[in-house]
Amino acid sequence: MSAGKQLKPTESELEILRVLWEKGPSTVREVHEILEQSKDAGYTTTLKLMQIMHEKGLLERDASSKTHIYAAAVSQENTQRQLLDKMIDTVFNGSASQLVLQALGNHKSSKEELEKIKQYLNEIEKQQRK
Amino acid sequence: MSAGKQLKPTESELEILRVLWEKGPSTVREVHEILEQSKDAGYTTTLKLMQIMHEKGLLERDASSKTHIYAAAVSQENTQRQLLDKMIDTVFNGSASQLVLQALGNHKSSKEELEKIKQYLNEIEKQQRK
DNA sequence: ATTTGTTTACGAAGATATTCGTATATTCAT
DNA sequence: ATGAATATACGAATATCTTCGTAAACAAAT
Repeated sequence: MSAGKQLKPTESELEILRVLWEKGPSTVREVHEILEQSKDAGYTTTLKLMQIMHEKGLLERDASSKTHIYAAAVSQENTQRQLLDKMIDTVFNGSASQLVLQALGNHKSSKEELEKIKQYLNEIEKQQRK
Repeated sequence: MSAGKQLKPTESELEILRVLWEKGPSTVREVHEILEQSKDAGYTTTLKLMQIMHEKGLLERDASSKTHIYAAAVSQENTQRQLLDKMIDTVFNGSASQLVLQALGNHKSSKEELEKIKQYLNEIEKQQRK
């Protein structure tokens, strides 16, 4: 179970991961109070989800005190890459640049962000010339 | 039902849409024979899915002859944008450029594609300067 | 006309994801 | 110690997605 590949989180699981990535290790109640702001589900629903995620290996928990502390067991970056790769594959027919054009076209990006992307492109091209 | 917003296709539905986007209007059997190559499911499974998609408004069909002809009722571009927007929102905290950097970093893109992206960036910056 | 093959229609089983009610345990204040 | 508040554990109801078995409709060939 330890070396297994990371499995794709569901929608609800992703919401919980986002809270934990942002806030760091937290109790069920803390997570639930954040989620409540944008959706309505009972406390035990959040609890159950986090228990399942723990079984799946998506979360770690410290059960030494009565109130358990949960933390993300998968990194945000890995998860982003996993989901992005899948989308490129299944939605954009494997073409990352097609996805990039769509993404840039439909969202305002700050000048700094655009500049960063351009620098990055230059680096890639420099590498390719070798 | 006609003016309703496009709803998100499921995984299986997306597979069918991809075939129809590529091949154009097709019969269930034609779609099924493509799908068979990469997954194994019975014919009636494909049929049922396409019937459901028709109910949902994802597919149109011509039932004038015995063998019905199905066609995508949603465009590839709209669907890509819809799914991409959702991913930016839920996975990349609303930052399109963060997604772009990830996408460029983990996939080989051809020189022409990279050039196209750079030109696109320049256009965006030119517009912003105004 | 009967058989054979292909199609759609329908219903329901199976799988997975989401939700919550209820029971039990623990802590803390009184 | 007792009661109130809060936690976890567990099981099950609900919803959604996927799959397929079976029946009925239709067409073509014999």
